[in-house]
Amino acid sequence: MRVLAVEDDQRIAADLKTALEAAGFLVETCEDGEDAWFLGDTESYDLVILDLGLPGMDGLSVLKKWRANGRDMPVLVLTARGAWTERVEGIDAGADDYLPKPFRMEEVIARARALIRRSAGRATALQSAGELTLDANRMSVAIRGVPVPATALEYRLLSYLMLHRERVVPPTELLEHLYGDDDAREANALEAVIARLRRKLGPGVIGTRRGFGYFLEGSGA
Amino acid sequence: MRVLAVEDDQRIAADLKTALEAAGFLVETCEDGEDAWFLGDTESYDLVILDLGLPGMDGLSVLKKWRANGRDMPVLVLTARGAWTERVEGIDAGADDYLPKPFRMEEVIARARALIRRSAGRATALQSAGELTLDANRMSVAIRGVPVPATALEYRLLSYLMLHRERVVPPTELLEHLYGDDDAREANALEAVIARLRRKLGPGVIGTRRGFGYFLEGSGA
DNA sequence: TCCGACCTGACAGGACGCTGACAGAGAGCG
DNA sequence: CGCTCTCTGTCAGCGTCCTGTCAGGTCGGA
Repeated sequence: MRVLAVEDDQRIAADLKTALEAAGFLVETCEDGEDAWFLGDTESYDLVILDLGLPGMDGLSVLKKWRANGRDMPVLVLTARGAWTERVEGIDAGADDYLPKPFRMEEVIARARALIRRSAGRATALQSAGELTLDANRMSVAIRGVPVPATALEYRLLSYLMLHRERVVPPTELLEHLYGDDDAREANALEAVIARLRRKLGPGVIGTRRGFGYFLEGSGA
Repeated sequence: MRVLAVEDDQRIAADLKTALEAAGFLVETCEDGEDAWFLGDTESYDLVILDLGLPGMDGLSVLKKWRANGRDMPVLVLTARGAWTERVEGIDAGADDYLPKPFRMEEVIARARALIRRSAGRATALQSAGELTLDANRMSVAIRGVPVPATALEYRLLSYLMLHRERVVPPTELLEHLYGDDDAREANALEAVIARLRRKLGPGVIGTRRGFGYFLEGSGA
């Protein structure tokens, strides 16, 4: 899961990054409204966390421009305490949720997870496809109920496939969401991760559609 | 849009009903946990607004039981001020959003709209012509509902014919679309692909109009 | 009947994806 | 600070499946 955190206070930004990464997200940060707009418009994120008070371009304007361009990733807005009119404005501008400052990191994590789940139309933290089950709270993986140790990278991969379980996910898209654009890896890195996961999970969990990409077996068709 | 508001404080419940109805929703209210569980489990709502402090059955338990039964309508949870652990619990139990009391009615409306907007969508990318069905999500092909293994190239060919099912597609156009201009193949390459496909799909799926091109049978052409 | 358009089976080269080995980076720890 | 252990990207090699080509065969129209 790839997250963009837009926050000009460097201390808060660093805390966000740490907490989100500990929760298994791939985090990119950005401190400026113009940069944020550009990144959100050109890159593909599963979630954006957006501070409203920004240098460069105001957060609300950034959000409105994204929505006007048809970008529909979930956006979690950070507002100053008590500025509830700002919150309503934010939601009307297309935000999916807001959080008043100061906030607990636990809350950010919980809301981030909820937003990502909801953007896929699912409700609970426990998700399964076939014999595979992911627990977003514990970042744990189980096959037929038996826990399987998985590294952070492996979990990210599985959780992205789970989020898009109804379709075949192209390797380029997986690479982008696992690593981000800045440090691209060779396609083979992905194959290596898949191979290691398959060894752990056994056959019949991760499927390949040659020429198209990967998918979770037993999830619909 | 049909909304269930679960709230034991009658004054708040009335305010909610008024505000939501003014915003164009069809609102039903309920003051008791047991009733709420029954209604949410048997009726179909576009949104549920759920107070956590309830007589009868606790709001969190109601929510969990709904989710356990596979009910996945969006749920907006109302929590006491400052009880952020409760909020995190609520979200983990499957809530899609929460709102701390006291709240402004404008906020409820805005969030209700956002939640319903989010939960919409989700289209299946199925296309069919005659007895042939293509699933753009799974990149899969089925004939009379029976899945047929198809390679990437074969799928691309079928999907192009499907896109232009109302007309006969000339071989030159198919070649161009399948391979691009740069590396052209002999016309026979296309014929080979068609032949392999016909063997898999059986007769009466891909038609030939001698001297003009190919088309999908049973699709008006 | 003749010709060109199209079909088909066989085949080989190659693209694609999988795997095991290896090493560098980083975290944890004494 | 140095050691160890885990994680993970890279590389090389391998097997499998795909697919273009070729050499015929078949069909349809004039």
